[in-house]
Amino acid sequence: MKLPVSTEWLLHCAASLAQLEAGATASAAQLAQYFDLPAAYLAKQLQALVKAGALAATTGPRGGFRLARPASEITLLQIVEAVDGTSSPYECREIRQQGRGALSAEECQNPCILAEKMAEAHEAWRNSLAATSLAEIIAALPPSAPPRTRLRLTGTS
Amino acid sequence: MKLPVSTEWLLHCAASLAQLEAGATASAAQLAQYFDLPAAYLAKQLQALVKAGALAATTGPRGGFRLARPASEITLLQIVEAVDGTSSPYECREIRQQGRGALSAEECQNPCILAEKMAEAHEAWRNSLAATSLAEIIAALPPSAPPRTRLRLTGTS
DNA sequence: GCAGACATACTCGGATAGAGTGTGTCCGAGTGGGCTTGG
DNA sequence: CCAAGCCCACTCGGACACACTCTATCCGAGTATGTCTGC
Repeated sequence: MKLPVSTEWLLHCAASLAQLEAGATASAAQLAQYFDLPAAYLAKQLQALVKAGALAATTGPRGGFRLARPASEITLLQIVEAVDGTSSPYECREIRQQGRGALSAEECQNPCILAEKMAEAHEAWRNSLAATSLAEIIAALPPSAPPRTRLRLTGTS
Repeated sequence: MKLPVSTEWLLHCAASLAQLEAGATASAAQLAQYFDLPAAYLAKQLQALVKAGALAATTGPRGGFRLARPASEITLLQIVEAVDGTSSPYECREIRQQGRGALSAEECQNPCILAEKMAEAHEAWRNSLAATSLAEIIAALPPSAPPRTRLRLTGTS
């Protein structure tokens, strides 16, 4: 079970975008320079966040990415699931219905207990991530961070 | 983020072994037939559970696998981590220290908030899985299940 | 001085190659049981 | 009839190919800007 490396990239990118002034944008190239990441691949992953509705992209000069919604309404879960998908890491393939010990269809009307327990664990993980928004992440940073980020990321204080 | 397919296999195998009488064993070939799985690969994965201390293996005729400890002391977490490893799915590579926006070493003495939040979510997942033991899984099955499993798995009622 | 049209440079978006991990398979070492044989 | 020794079949354990996803890269379509020209 392993999350893509780009998960960390996008979490940090989203947190940085949340520190910009309302309406301001940062391009994929700027974000890549800010974290020393491969620009082309980062741009591809940022598209995933756009499709998920977390970011908005504008093309053309002075364009780039910005948050599509207030930072308080974007949770860590939305970002993570935009990158990695929403499917559960445990996929029940109903092996209890196969082989010599196969159970009849009647006995399988109630779902497999093991699958239920794994789903519960996944829900606990999701709830934990959904409990934190980008706004809370920003609030935990020192007050000097946002101006510094704006300066080094976009060049405008 | 995806768990190996063998995770489901080993959860069901462990649950089946827990239904055997104390001291009884089932071979990898029997378990593979019982669930219609590739025997060789299943055997390889069962070794992981032996190394993790969840199962015990005996060689030679009439040998096979059995639980290494009482079913009440084997949690789902131990099985899952034996297959997939204990490392967190989110690996913080400290990109905040790289690139144009690199923070100084002093500012990074306290760990990255994003990494902390991701670690919290992973702990929530682990706690959820650690809360359920194999004994509780067996207890949730209908009373007719254990004899049936013993019969179809090992041939002995 | 002003408005409109144009060329431009910058942006995102999708389609295309390469590496690492999980998946599947095979064969060899070790061991307990069952048979044979001798007493 | 009993016991000891031997052979064997069955078990696990580790070493070897294949496939799929993540990683990385490139080039093309589209657009807001800035400039130039004509009125």
